[in-house]
Amino acid sequence: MPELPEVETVRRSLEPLLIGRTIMAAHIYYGGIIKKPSPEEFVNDVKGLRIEAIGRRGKYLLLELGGCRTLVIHLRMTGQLTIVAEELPLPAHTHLVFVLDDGSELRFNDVRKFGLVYLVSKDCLQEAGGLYTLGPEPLGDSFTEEYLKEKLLKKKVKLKAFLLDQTQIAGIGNIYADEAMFRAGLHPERVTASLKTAEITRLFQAIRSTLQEGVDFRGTSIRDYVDGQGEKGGFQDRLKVYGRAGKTCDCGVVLEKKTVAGRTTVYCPRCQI
DNA sequence: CGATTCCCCTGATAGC
DNA sequence: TGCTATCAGGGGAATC
Repeated sequence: MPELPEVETVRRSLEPLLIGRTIMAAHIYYGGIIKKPSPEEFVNDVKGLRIEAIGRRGKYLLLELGGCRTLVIHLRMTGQLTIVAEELPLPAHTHLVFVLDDGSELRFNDVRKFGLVYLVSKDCLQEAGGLYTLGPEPLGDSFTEEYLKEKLLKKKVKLKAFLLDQTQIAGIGNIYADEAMFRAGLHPERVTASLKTAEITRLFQAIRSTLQEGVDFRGTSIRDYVDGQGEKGGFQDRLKVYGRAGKTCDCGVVLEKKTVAGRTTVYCPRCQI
């Protein structure tokens, strides 16, 4: 479940190996993940372009190519983007391969086929799905406590739903939403407009610290997640609630599981009020 | 406006 | 042993 910390870790791990490489060819094995343009145009258009930079916005990876083109990639749940030597065999579920000019390949592997790939002009990023409507980067300067407070108070949704809404804040998914709410001591079903100033301050700090630690520990590897060089992350050992339903909280109480906003949610009924 | 459901897909797991 | 039902989950769309 690549969320902001995982996608950022992929970005950083790919960067030194990809910058300056030229895409010699692209091979599509499952066209369903290519959303724009058609598979034929995609293969034709991407050929010969140089990879100039790798950025990230929320959970989207942005490969800036020559010719003012941008390759927009979303890993969704089980997507993996890795660089390997071209002679290594293709594993199952490899849907897209970019042959590079140094004997390596950039491969997109995705068991569930939920991943998304767009090739668009640099000045037409709005053509790439939800990329255009993303809220601010939670680890960036535009995400402030004032912004968070304003958005929370004007809505009456459950806190969990708010945190998962990519148009409010970019990059938070199920893992980091649950962990941030635990750190803030807030119940996932709290109505956003009811939050007090002190609670919002705690939430703001919790969102920042949880995501920053996620990045520092190179992401959470529960099942499929690996970085661009196939390495697992380390944050899974630091999870306090996610995936721990039925186990005990540090306070001694058993952690509960409940579906909130359509997602499995784990929380401590004592620590999170 | 907000909540819920469906859908895309396949592997793991539980139940029979 | 082998089958089938269920679940997980990002996020957009449709529905209530």
